[in-house]
Amino acid sequence: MNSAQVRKDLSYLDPPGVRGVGYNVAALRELLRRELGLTRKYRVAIAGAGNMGTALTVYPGFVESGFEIVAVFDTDEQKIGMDIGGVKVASLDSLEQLSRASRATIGIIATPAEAAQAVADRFVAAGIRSILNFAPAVLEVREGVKVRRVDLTSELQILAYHLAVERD
Amino acid sequence: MNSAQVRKDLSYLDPPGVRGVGYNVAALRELLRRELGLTRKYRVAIAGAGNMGTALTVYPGFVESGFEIVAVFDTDEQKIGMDIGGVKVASLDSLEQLSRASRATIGIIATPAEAAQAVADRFVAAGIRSILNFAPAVLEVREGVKVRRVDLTSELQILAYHLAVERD
DNA sequence: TAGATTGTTAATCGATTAACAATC
DNA sequence: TAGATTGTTAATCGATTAACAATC
Repeated sequence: MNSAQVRKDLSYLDPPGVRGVGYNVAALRELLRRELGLTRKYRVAIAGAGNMGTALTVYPGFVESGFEIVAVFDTDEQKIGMDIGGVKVASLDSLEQLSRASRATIGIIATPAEAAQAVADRFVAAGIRSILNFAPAVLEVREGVKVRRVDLTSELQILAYHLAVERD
Repeated sequence: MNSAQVRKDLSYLDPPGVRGVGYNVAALRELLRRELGLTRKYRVAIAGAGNMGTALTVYPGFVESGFEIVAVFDTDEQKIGMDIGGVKVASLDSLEQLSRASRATIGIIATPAEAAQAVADRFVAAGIRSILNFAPAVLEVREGVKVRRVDLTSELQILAYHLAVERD
């Protein structure tokens, strides 16, 4: 990536630059944050309070970046009512109701693969249009709903590929 | 992606195709698996036995894809000796020794951000050349070492971007 | 031969980069 | 004016795709 590329990309946003002088860095930073949608707060609901769901709930990076975990769901009676990083685990039965009530706009799926599609359907029914899926499953959702999959196996396979290439 | 793209890509691998007939699917599948380095087993060491490290250790997708967790490390005396999915948690002090002894080739960092760089250095010292980093930290490693970062915050930010775009 | 499908060439498309005019 | 740096145009580069020859 060179300076021409940077200038070209920035030029689409009508950046706060002055020829011969430079960019106003603070203003540029704010422009980019605004343009990338990072100036707002987002409320996140997490399905699954296992190790992965718990790790995500207490992940410090989320809060720092304006993401607030507003609900955590699980089916395990033992876990319901437990406090995880300040959030009380709720029954999966209350997913639609509580997701709506807490005005979550992003749903995270940290359930076993078998439950992932049903949870996705319920998130969508609750009005959620952005889903982050950690379960090793490919989800079908209707148009207008955005799903991102964090595919842990693929990550390792990419590293394995590089090891294989090195060896040859 | 269209058929021309697929044929073009496959053509680099001298695929088992016959004009007018088609590809030998089983042979093609094996060619791709071999070419992608997916036919070998890989031994993986995990640093950090918190929620994330535990989730990764018991993640069913890894075993299915030929990745074997051979060591898990933590600093917490309470955790050392504990069994997680058939692996005994070892002291972080033994990282180099045990990583070598277990012939791990991939290291996963699931520690707090503060510890990540030191752990990476020690994985490299133990001969590991591929690292998957879940800590919210950018790692410096010498040439020849491959680091992939799973950036959970970025994943949410990408979803947030799409929400922002929809709204406009 | 007619129909099908791969492998490859050439055309097209889009993204990157070099160059430079427009400024301060 | 000389030096610096942005914004934009045009050239270059590389990737995708259309087209078709080579087969079975």
